[in-house]
Amino acid sequence: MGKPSIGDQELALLQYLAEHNHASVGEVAADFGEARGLARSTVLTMMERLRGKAYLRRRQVDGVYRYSPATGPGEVMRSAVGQFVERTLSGSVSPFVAWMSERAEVSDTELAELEALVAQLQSRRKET
Amino acid sequence: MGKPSIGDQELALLQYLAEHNHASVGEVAADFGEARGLARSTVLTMMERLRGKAYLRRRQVDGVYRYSPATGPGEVMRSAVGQFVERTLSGSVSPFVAWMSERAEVSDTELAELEALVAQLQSRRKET
DNA sequence: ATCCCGTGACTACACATGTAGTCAATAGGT
DNA sequence: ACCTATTGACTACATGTGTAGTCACGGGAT
Repeated sequence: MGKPSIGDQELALLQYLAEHNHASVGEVAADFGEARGLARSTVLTMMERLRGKAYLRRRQVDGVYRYSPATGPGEVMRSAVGQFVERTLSGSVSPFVAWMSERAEVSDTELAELEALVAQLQSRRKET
Repeated sequence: MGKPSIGDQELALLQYLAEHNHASVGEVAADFGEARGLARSTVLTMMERLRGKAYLRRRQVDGVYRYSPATGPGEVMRSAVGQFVERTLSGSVSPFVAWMSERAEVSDTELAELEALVAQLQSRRKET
């Protein structure tokens, strides 16, 4: 069962929902939607589409529906990145690396993450 | 001079063109198109759209048009990555790193690229 | 009892992209 | 000269995504 595709804005919304769990449409519209200049109905439509694709679930609390990611935290991002690399970069991470190396700002945290990643990959490779 | 958006298949085609420079529609259709089960007209349409977006250029040689990427190699991919990180990941590369660390297969080449990247970032940071 | 407001469901529409058919012109082969 | 394959341009259509309007409903406030 291949997972349905997802657009950029939808992905961003999903990300938002991952951070602000079980939020209502009204809340999302007022925060996420407002920040991006989206109408409430737009937010609602996106959330319902996402729900249709099984990326979101909702539960009625006090008469209002509250949405949460159907998948675990981080799962959304992982699948987002996975889809991007697979679909757009044809499975190669090289373009990402190339982009990183040209990027102006790389925080200490990011660099540390990359170092850890490389170390992890190296050790993993060794034991194989 | 905002760069027009580009689809996945278009990106793949652009990549192909970057590898097989100044190819004709017929050639691309026979190779790239054939491999993906695309009709010649489909390939032509895509190439012309790409040309319309200024991603490709063409020159008539011996009566047939031959196409080449208008931008440098990899340029498109890099901008695609940048757009993705900005728009979808809100500028953070962490999800990318997290995804890679979970990825099953990482080739030697990719690992080497990452090592080089880290080394480059480290030295760049030092001198600042 | 009314009126206003938030909520949800539906409908609508534009644009990008993927995909392909068709047609006219041209170049060869025989 | 005639038939055929190739090439280019144009048209067409489905689907996905981004975005929004509208309408009916239920609950409070007045």
